[in-house]
Amino acid sequence: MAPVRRATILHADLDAFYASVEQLLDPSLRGKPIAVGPGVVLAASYEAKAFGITAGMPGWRARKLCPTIRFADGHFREYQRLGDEVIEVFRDFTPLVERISIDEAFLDVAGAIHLFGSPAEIGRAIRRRVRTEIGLAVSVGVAQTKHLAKIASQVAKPDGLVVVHPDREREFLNPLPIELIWGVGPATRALLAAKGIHTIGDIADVPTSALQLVLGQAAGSKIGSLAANSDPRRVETDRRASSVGAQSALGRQQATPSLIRSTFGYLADRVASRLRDAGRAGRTITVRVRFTELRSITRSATLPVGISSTLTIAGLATDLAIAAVSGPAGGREITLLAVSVSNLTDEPAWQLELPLGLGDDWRPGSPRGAALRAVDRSVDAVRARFGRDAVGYLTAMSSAHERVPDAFRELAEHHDPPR
DNA sequence: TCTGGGGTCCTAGGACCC
DNA sequence: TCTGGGGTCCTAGGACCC
Repeated sequence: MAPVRRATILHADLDAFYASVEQLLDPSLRGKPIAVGPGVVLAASYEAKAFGITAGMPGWRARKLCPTIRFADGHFREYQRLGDEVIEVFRDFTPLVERISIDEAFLDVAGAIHLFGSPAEIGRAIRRRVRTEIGLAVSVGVAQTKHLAKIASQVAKPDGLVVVHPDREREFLNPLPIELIWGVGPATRALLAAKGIHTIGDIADVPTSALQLVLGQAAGSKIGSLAANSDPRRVETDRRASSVGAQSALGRQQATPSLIRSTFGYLADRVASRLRDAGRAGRTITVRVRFTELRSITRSATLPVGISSTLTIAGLATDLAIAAVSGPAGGREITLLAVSVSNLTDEPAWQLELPLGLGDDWRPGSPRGAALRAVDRSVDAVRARFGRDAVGYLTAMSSAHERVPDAFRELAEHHDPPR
């Protein structure tokens, strides 16, 4: 693949997105330190970030750092709506838009230059339109590769535009801290710091083979390729989800079979109906059990066929989790249960659908598969007409899964909708 | 007195096959 | 008379991202 010596990849990233929307919706919040919360800081305004408040921080700590901080309730449907509108602005400039989350996307504008001007001019036009038409600040990075464009947009924040010319890349990268590299978090940063590596420029002195010894093969060559500026990834417009999952925080509770059964009844309902909506099924089911002190274990099973039946997923998840907590881990308190379905296939193998348990006889063509399909179809049909809450599965209808607003769950589900 | 929910990708070891 | 090498798939755990 011959390198194209032209910076035509844009990375556009909305600034402090959730918090900025809150300030947009409620003018009394503008210019003030606010967070979307309250239990956990989902997003912080720039005024709050100045106090050292970051996303993911516990609410009590944020209040300690900034006693006057105001917490806003999340308006999740508004986030989705405004995020969609911004993406539509991007699409006015090029069809080559790869949305990677609710508030950021890559654009390849190589084919748009003759219509709209240079990539830098397109970046400026995008920023202007998002500001005037929607009322939000979006930062834009322009470079030759996706990786570099993403770094540039980080440097551009807040509310800026940074263009990295192909022959100035080293000069741009060298002084930057390594944690600006996508995929370098606290653990990798600590490993590299122990070797005296703090900036991206420091990496240039280290052979890729040595990086791979410290970080593993993939991470090492990824960082090495950044140094060598050979990032071949193209902007992809049709990315599909490769797994579908759901989780529920439980506080602290004894891991009783009935708690596990009812929680997975609820979670499997969410996962399975999303799979069926997308016309997909999955062969691997993975369960995660989190204990206190954030320690967690996972258990998984891979089946010969894909499944998407609510009761099958609920049954398998329950079996896996009960087995996982009844060994040496028995009797401990748990704080979270999660289930995810991966190894996705396009066609749900209805005629091969399984009975309920791992230990059961689940040869293809069982009459039970047909029965499960009929149950799901009925539930899906009623919900399509009367709404999600009109009907449910018995195990899913009990108890305390309401601590997190469903709107937030639905928002997360729409980040990267499977098609 | 360590918090929410939804994801992606990588690694190491083992089973199994040729 | 148990030894070589390569590949694929699966499981469990971990790092990281939004």
